[in-house]
Amino acid sequence: MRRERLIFFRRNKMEKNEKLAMIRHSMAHVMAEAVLEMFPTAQIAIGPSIENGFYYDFDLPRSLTEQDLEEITERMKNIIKSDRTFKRSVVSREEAKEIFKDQKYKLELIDSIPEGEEVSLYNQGAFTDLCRGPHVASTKDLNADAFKLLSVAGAYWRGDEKRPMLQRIYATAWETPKELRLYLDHLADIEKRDHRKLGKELDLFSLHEEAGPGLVYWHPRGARIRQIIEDFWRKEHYENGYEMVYTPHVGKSWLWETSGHLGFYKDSMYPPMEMDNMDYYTKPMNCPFHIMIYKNSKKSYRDLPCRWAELGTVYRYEKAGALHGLMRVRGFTQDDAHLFVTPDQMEDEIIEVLRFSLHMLHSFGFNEIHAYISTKPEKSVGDVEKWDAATEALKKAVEKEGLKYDIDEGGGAFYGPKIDLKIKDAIGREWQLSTVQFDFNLPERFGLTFVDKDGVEKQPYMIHRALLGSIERFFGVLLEHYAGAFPPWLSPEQIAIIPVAEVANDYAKELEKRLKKDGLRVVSDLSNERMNAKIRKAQQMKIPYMLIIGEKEMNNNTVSVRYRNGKQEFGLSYDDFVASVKAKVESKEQL
RNA sequence: GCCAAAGUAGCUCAGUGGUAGAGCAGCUCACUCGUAAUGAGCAGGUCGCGGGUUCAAUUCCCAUCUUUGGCUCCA
Repeated sequence: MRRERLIFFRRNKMEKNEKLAMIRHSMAHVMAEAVLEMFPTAQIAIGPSIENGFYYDFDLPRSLTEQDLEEITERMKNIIKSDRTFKRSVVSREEAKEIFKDQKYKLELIDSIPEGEEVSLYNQGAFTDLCRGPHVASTKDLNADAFKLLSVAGAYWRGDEKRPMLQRIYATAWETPKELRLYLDHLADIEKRDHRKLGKELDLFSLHEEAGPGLVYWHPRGARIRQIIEDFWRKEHYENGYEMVYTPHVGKSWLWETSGHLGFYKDSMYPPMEMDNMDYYTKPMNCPFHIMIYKNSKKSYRDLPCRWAELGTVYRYEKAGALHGLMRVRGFTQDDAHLFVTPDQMEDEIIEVLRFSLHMLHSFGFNEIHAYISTKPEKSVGDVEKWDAATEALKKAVEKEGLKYDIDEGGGAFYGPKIDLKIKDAIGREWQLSTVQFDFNLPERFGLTFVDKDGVEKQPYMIHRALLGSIERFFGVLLEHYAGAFPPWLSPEQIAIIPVAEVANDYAKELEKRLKKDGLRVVSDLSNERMNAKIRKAQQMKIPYMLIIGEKEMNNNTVSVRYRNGKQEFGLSYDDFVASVKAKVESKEQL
């Protein structure tokens, strides 16, 4: 019964998506018509429907402004209201070329339509577009109040940076104004959760253009959260069979020549520092360093698996336009580990890494997880058998954990297959965090070996893995996931003590001392402010517990608690309060 | 890197061809307060950096750095 309903619901959802795609694509045509009204010489490129809306690319005599978007919107509304039908017609290539003889991008598109496929046009009113369709029947199927032009952006023709830069207008479109409003609310929510904004408001971190873009400064409150994350991370790693290592931040070019990074990756590395006629590079990855440790002594099969973890800070020269808050930076700390394993151990190790990954992600409150397996690309190193065995191990592990997964055929790196895990955050956005990658390249290049039972030297499998990705990015994701209201175990300050008036200051200090001794993170606000102002401040810093204390609490030796969500409790004993906070911290639950 | 927009006090932002203004934050003083902002006063800026035009530039122009939105969605 339920199953049937589910299927029905799914079918409905699919139909809805198709309908929306039709609406959006039709809207794109309407927008193109409006733009052509304003700029008769405009060259039009393509205008597909996309997630949540549509866009259209134009080559225009001048750049668009905000005012232009308003005018285009008005013109679109008029077009929609004039009730034009979308008429489909099929023409020959020659006819199509004649119709679009002034539209160079369309001409190029016509030439790219495979032989044997028909060339169709859609026409509404004065506007005809080369288009595969489908479209709604008429503009009256579009709602003039259910779309919004969002932004203008540059976009290369066909996504190729060597081709002309076009102006792309992004828009969102829905069936009803209500759906539009919900979507706009969602966008506002995203803005409110923006980690760059929260980072400033909660005094967690900063970036300084004058000191180097894309490099992160962790403030005391942010550093505290980071330290909690790292402490937890280390403890879990020791418990799960890893050893910690530390490696240098720079290394001679020999390392990067051998690893191949200087060949493939040079543009993303910080330029070399010359010393004693030798080039040194800051590290863009930790792998070669861990390999040096491996190579330091002859390894027996008895030594494997080696599981070596490091919170390794690396530097990569990301393109200027790619930098984004904490999500894309130039210096970051990978929660890296490398596993050197025998072929026999590979499968169990992968299963274990995946299990461990999920455990870590769950601990931080991410419960919806999707796996993506990427397989062998055209160009690759390593034997086919190795690729097959490794890919099989990845699949087995994912299946064993009961994860939903997609396969990206040919999407692996040239050096090995991988699994990426993406989590869904509190408002449904996906973020890639964990990655587990085989590497058939580095063991070869560095000549890694181990002596097997039969006394023969063999090559170990090498696995790179990062569970959180980078600490910076992970922190950004966490911040947006919780909208800054961290669960007590991660809160930089768990408790704010707020005396009602100065008389309670001594009691506040005493409480602070006791709570700190009990292992909790506390601040007391002894400033000359009013109680209400102090509460407001603590509330804005999203501190989960506030202890409001005055004469009553002092005389009865109790505390009154105000929770971040506004709930209040009066006259709690100290011990009861501490026990309840500790229980929350222990369980890692949100308040 | 490319297209577009932006850069003014610690933060959020206003403003002008005649060298700047608000709110919050900060500091000082008074108030000693019971669950989201007590009041008054003070202080704070080479208007991103460099050049040009001008009697005069924060304002106009050029260059540069940085930030933001994009540059993956394929007729």
